[in-house]
Amino acid sequence: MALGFESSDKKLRIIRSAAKVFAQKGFHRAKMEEIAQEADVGKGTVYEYFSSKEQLFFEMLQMGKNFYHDSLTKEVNSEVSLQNKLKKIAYLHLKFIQEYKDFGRVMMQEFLQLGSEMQNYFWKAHEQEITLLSQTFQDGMSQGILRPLDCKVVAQIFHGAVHSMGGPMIFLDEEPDLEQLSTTIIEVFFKGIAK
Amino acid sequence: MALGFESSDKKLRIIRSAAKVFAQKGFHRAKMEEIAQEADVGKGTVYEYFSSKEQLFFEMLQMGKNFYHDSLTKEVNSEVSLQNKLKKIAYLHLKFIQEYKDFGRVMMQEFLQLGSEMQNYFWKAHEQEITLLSQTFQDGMSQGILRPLDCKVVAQIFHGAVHSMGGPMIFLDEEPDLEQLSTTIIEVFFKGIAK
Amino acid sequence: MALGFESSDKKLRIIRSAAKVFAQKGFHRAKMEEIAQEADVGKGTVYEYFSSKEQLFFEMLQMGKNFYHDSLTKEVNSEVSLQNKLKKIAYLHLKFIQEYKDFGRVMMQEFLQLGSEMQNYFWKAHEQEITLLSQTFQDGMSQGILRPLDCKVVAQIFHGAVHSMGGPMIFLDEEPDLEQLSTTIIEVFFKGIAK
Amino acid sequence: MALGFESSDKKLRIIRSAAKVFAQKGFHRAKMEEIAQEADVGKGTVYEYFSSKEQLFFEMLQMGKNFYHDSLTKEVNSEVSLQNKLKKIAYLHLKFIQEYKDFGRVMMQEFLQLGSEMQNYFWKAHEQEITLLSQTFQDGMSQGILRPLDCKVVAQIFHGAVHSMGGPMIFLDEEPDLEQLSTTIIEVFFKGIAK
DNA sequence: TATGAATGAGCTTTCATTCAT
DNA sequence: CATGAATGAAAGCTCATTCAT
Repeated sequence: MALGFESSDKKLRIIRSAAKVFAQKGFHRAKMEEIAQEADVGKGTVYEYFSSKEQLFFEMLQMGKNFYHDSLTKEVNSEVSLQNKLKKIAYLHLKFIQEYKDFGRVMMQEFLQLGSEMQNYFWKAHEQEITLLSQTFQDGMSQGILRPLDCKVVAQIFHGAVHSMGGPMIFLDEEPDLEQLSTTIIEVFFKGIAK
Repeated sequence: MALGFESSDKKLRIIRSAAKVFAQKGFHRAKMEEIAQEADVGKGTVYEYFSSKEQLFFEMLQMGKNFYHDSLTKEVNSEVSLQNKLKKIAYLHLKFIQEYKDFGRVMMQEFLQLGSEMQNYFWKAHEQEITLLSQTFQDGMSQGILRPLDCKVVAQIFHGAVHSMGGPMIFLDEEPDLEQLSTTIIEVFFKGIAK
Repeated sequence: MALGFESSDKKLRIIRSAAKVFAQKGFHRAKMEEIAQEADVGKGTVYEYFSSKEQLFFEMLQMGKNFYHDSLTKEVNSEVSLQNKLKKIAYLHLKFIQEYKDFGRVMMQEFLQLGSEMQNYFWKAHEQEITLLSQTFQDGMSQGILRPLDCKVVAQIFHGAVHSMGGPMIFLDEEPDLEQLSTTIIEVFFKGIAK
Repeated sequence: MALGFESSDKKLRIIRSAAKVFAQKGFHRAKMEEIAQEADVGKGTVYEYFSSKEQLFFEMLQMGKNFYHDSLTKEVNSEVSLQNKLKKIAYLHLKFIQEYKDFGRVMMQEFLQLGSEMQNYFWKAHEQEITLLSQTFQDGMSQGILRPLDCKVVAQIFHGAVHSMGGPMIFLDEEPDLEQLSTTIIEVFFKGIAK
């Protein structure tokens, strides 16, 4: 697995290894030694690049988040129809989860382990994401495409709806057809379930 | 906090205490000693009732899950309109999260700590829940109230949409008006966001 | 070796063991594990009684110091002639060093390892000792037995003179006749070396 | 601080740096890296000149000792009166301590950290010093200036008396008038304290 | 049944030392 | 000669679990 970014640089090798091991074992069960071995470096070397286990965990999450965030932002700023844009966002989100399952698992369930300062960092990042979505919906309403609704709530519903598909993918190893899945989500989301 | 179930029985006292301590510290940082103290029993006594820390954690989650599940099932089997039923489900879910914040936090983010056997148990429980919802939607479609859609996906979307509201409540201490919030969710869910 | 106080109490066993191991290896080379083994308890048990290695070191020194201090004080308050009193003090000091060589070694050379707070504690104790001696000399001057001199400096000279004999005993395993040695010291100290 | 010997030579720079760092932190807390930095050389360079941390420590102490020893020997071989000679020795000893406080601290309390072979080296050096003093006293006795006493014991008492003044200077930062202090010491030492 | 003193496996982190450049 | 990135042995401390009482 690991995070797309290929590189021979040692720091990156360690982060990739960390992603893998943290994903398999969770924060506390993961041993620095195993991370080091996986990265094919000595235990001490890890500490040359990261001051502590927590710091390594943090930077690993950060890198993944940035990677995801960048592709999201690019999509939001693209010039396609609202519906296509949202569909693409849903697709990318699920694609990311499918591709980086291990990372997703950690991100979803382990960041409570971080000190509250770092937790805060990621909640702010999440808020930003919601805001980004929010504005997209706001645009839709201004243009008269969407009904007038509480943008932020809508954004949160959207995010939750998409994100909730990740659970079975991650934990039950389901591999749904993402193209079709995102189409359905958008369908439901735009037209509702009522006849 | 603790989980509604009042009892003077020692085992329950320990579970309640466990819920409190696990919620505050997470699985790994929680100490058996603190749980014992909080329950006002000796450390050894905990092991009379639970074979290990993990087992205690598991049973604690299980009890919370059952508590939640029962109220959900009751609602699903009630004889109100589909829309009101779903609204009530959303409301109950959010109410549960609001009431048992600490428990919710653990449930959402710590169960990865469990061995995969026990993790499995909860995923099955979650699947059951989704199936329960699924059937509700299926009924709606059979009755011609809802458009024909993939029931399971709809159920998942619904669950995800509702559940996603829990994050800010748990982690940012937001206390939204649940009555209104569930109304909005249902609104969006039935009619869609498109004009 | 160990410190006179016989006891089957576990805390004391650990302190005695600590005295032995710290003496042989010095503070940093001493391993908690070895101390535990020597005391015939588990590693964790040591931490039941002492919060840290440093704390154990501190309490060990403290106990030795008290043991020594008590016998010194008793002598100072006895009703013998000044000369005999000082001779007894010298004798006791050297006797203590001879008997508890290992402890003496640590006390003389390792307490720098302590945090400054604890270092302070022992310097104050040492000052007290000097003050105690000082008063004895003051009495002698008041009674006209001694020449008028700076009491504190005299006390320090006396202490240093006696104490300096400890080096060879501790580090070169010399075992001089303490009776005679203390007689000589007092002799020199009272009458001077000049003809 | 550092030890008087000015030089631009790299080895000396390292020793001077070592003296500083060892003095501040003690043997075990001192890091080779910090010593290297302070000497403005690379970490590996230190190992070009010294085979190990212990060796560096040893050579550093050795240099300090020689520096002290030389000035002492010069004084012992000078042609002044016995009393003045001893006074000068006391004065030089205390002066050295006052000037090189940090070094004194290490010398007094850290050399236990050395392997026993190196410890031995310094005890022999100390014995030499005592012997040197011993001979001075022997001369005094031969000349009929001093009472017939055990020379070695007298030398040890003298050394201890003088040295004991160092404690407060080093650890309590006292800065006594050394001229007066050494006069008092000699006074007491020659005439005794008795009336 | 209830207890808590005792235990020791297991983990993070440090830092002297090496060696390729 | 000089360097500093890389290393891994070593040690303090924690805490789930046991068991004698």
